[in-house]
Amino acid sequence: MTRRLLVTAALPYANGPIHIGHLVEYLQTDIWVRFQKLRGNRCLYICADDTHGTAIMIRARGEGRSEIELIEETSEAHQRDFAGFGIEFDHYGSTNSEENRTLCHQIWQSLRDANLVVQRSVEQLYDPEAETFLADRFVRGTCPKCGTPDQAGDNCNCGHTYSPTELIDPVSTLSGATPVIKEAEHLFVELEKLHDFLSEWVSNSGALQPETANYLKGHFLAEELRDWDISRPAPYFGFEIPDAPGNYWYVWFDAPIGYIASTQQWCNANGEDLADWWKSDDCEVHHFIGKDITYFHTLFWPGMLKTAGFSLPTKVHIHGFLNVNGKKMSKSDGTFVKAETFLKHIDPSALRYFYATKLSSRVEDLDLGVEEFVEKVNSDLVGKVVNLASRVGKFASRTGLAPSYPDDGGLFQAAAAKGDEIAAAYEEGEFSKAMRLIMELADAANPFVEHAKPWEMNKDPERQDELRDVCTVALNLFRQLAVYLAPVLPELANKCGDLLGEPITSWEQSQTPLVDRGVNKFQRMMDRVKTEDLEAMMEESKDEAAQETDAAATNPFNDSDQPLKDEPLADEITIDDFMKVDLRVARVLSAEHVPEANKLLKLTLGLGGDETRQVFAGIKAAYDPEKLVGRLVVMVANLKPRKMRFGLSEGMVTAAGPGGEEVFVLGIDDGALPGQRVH
RNA sequence: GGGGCUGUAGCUCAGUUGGUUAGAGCUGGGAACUCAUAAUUCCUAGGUCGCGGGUUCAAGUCCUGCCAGCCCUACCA
Repeated sequence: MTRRLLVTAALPYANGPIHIGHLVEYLQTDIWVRFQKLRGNRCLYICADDTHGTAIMIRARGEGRSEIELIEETSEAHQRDFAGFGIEFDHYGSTNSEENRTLCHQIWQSLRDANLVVQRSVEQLYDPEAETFLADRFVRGTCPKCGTPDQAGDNCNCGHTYSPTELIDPVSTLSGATPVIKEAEHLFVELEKLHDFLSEWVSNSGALQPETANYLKGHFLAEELRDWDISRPAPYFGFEIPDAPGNYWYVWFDAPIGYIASTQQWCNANGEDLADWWKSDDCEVHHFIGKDITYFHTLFWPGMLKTAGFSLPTKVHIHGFLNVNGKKMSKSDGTFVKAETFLKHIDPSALRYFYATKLSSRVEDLDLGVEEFVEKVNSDLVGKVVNLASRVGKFASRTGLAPSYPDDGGLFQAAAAKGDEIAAAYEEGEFSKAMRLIMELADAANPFVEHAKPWEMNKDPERQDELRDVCTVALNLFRQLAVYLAPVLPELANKCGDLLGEPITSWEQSQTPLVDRGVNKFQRMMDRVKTEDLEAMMEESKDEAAQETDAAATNPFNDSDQPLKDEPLADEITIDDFMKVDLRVARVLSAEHVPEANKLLKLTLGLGGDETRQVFAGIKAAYDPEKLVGRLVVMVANLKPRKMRFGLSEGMVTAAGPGGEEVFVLGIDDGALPGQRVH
């Protein structure tokens, strides 16, 4: 029975080029879609550029042009890159389209009608790091009544209740940042009102991998769902909220709606009805995404769809990240490879196949080992699969295929019988299993040719019929492999079709051998991947990264806007406020690891003379304790001591950066003395 | 600290509801062949199935404890 499937891959952000990390997802999706089409299902592969948000706005301004110009250029580049890897969308749109605007309005109205939107302009603690308002339970601090530290946002063990804004020394439990009191008009979606529905959907719909369902149940659904801050004040590149002038939808509102809008555009162009794809029980909706955006696609998005009466995802396929040689992609290592750069050096089929051998239905990171890549592609594809055709190609173009399929010892039948199992593996997203099964077939096929010795037949005019039979078997076994591999290697399927004069269009072609026809002149189907090519590719990637760094260095005004975006400026203070903070130069007298803490170092800081302070600092990932000893740092010296699980912390070392390994402790120029105050 | 996943030959991985001498591919060693992109074929080497307990007639497979790695989450005053 023919199924109808609407498939999406996440919308790439229109702020940068596609790289090999992105390609995991678009290739995984492309393979799955091609498989569905090969099986005869009606399947649409929908994607679009995600074009809104502050980053696009800032970048366009920096480049002195309009956002529209920027996103159009990026869209072209993205589509060119995808096409280069054989990724075939049925439609590639943009979130900055009239169709999307209309759908946003429509879905917004549904949220309004369902009474899920609230406007708040309360004084509330706001976490500048996490960029979110903090509900009571996400703030802890010292009780204003009894002085007990580390109490909940709304009440203390002493029985006193209060508002979180009354807390002394409040801390965000989300980021650890000090919350600021902020007044703003924001619109919120009260997701909690959909809690029952979401719990039910997460647990029972079958749309999520078990590990994802568990994650959501444990982290979000176990407690009250936070309101979703869905508006951003001007200036913002996006869609203005119709009933809240001066406010724009947060990019994560209109981005997933882009899936529907892009489908709408396809429908318009093809005379189809959107409802058949997004509001029909007969149509499956499949999202492929990375693990980083799980939250948006499994809570907010189903909530929006449900409320607006669209189909819920049949399945959300979540994949992990790409590592290269066991490490995160890195610009300085040359492993941060752009799609465009890859294509200059290596056949995209190689990457398609390699990813296929690595992908499963689970949320696991996958590793591209350079050695493994070369070995696997060469030995599997060139040595086994292509070789099968190559070794009889020359003979076959002379003999053609036999009138009826000869005895092959049951090889073709056995491989045909494997079809269902291979198909099931594709269907479940277990591509690595599918590839393994297919290679088993290839391993069985080559010995047939070996033992038949067609080269001997070739020399004997009496044995030309035998030779033709061997060619018929070898080429049919090859074609069978080409059909099974067609979702992964469409180019190979095309070349096989050309060779035998019948294009590969259906999975069913793997079940019946081709006979009684000519064979075209054999043409080389795939080249071996050379380690030198990979090395050259990574060299070039390294150079590109270096050039970007140079460009940034020669242009001091080209600093990224990311840090400010991550942590917006705090509210204005007076000089008196500033003077309350006593910053002092201090020398690191000792530094040691705290065994139980993952991120903390225990420091003893000297302020001159015998004056010392013990301070815990979250810089373990970035600094070696030994190398800190003797250094001068700047500390907050009059901070109220704070009892931590590991001991008392009597101050704070100043540092910048987002955290982890990216932490940079403030130093001071030579000449400063421990104990001196920073004014 | 909490949650999850993984740990099987040098490498990448299979091992179905527990059942005879634990498998494949690649790599290594030896040989054959020459149709093929130094491809292929045959033979061969190589594993206390992370470690320790337990259940069982029988455990890589189930239970439990520990160890290691990865991911998520928290601490980062």
